[in-house]
Amino acid sequence: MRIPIQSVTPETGHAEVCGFVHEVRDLGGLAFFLIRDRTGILQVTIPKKKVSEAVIAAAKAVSRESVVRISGVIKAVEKAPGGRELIPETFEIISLAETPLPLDVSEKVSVELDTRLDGRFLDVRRPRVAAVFAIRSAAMHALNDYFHREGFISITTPKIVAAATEGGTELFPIAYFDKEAYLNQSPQLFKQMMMAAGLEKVYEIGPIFRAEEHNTTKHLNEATSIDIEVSYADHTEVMRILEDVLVKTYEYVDKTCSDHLANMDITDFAVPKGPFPRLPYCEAIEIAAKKIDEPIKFGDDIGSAAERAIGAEMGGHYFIVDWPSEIRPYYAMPYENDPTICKAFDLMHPRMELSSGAQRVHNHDQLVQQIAKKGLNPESFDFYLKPFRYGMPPHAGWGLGADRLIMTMLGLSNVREAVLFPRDMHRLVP
RNA sequence: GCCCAGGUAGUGUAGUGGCCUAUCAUGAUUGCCUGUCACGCAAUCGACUCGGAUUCGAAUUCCGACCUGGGCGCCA
Repeated sequence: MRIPIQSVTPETGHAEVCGFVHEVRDLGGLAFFLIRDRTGILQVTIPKKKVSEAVIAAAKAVSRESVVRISGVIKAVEKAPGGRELIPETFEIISLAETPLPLDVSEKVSVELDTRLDGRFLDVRRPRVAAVFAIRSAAMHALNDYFHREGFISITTPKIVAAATEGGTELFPIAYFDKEAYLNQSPQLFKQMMMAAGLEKVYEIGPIFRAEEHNTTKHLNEATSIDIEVSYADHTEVMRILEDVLVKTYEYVDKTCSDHLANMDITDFAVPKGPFPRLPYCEAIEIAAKKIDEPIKFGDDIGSAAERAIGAEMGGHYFIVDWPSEIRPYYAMPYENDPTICKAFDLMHPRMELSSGAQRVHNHDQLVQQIAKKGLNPESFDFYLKPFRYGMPPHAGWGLGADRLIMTMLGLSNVREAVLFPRDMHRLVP
């Protein structure tokens, strides 16, 4: 019976382990093989005079990163890594790895991201890379767990949609039998319809697709979005939920992922402290105007340089609130006393935007007006507007970028590092 | 889409007109070595993205294509 390498201790006695050949050091009469599985690394020591011919033959034939099954006696040896080593009785090569390898798993020489992504399966064999995805998994678990505890209903909305109803971003057209269809840019309209369905609190973690021809370290053409929508809530209530779930996700990673963080050499993992500052848009552009050369006025988008300047000033996570209505989508609720600004917000990390959300317009006629004001045709929104005519609770929600969450949490320099198989302008394979 | 920087052994690099039969590390192959842990030692192998131009001579200069990295724009 195979046992995980982590559970091999000096007291184990007899053990069978399976894994990849991490490194080979042949000293002549004595050879050391490091065997690696997901849980750790075990030294297999072969004193050539004391093991069978079959073991020696296999040890000679095997190459680095081959898959092997080895069984034998565990000896407590102080000078061995982990204080124990395995003396093999059997040494089976299950799957021989070709040589040379497309990239160095043992990290003796550095590898460029492009090469890593081309050989992603080998890249992920490196403990520091596997750690990213173990932590991502833990973070996703914490998010799901939070939403279930708080009474959210998990939903799945279509990724194939009929029309580019939301405006803004470019969509990927696809062939759908004899019809024109698109990959969905966001679950926005569907999660709002679920408020009319009476589900009250919903969330979805799923893919979104954007056909923007951007080429940056923080954009992807296929991303994972964490979306919620809550009935009878306003923007302040969903902001509270957002900072709460973010802090709890960090706490869970901090509590359960110490080994993975150590594998990534992260020694200063810090759980952010809520509540996060609420910075009105007007004040945000004032900070930016003082620090950067480009002029910035009410109604302008906050560009990358401004974003970084404000982030440096704020130091940690913060919200930008009270955005100009003209630069937010039609479904954002304007303030009653000043409709030039609206109940929309962005959650910012000092490095970039993580999330945006708002209280939504729930009145049908107001929504039709706002759609028209944005230069869009309300008639093409019929499937979306219909639920607003039969009783729509007031509601609010947000969408949070999962990939950027992991990127900023772990200090990754490129969002592609947080995604197993990233899709960008140039990469469609693997 | 625009701007900038690049493309040299499997991997990461040095080399800016002749000193290049192209550097170093890692790797691969073979041999030696009984406590390695970036093992050591010896030998061997392996590369100038593609096409055109300039030149007596091009990895190096120029033009085009393709590819990569970064920045910007765009991105409810």
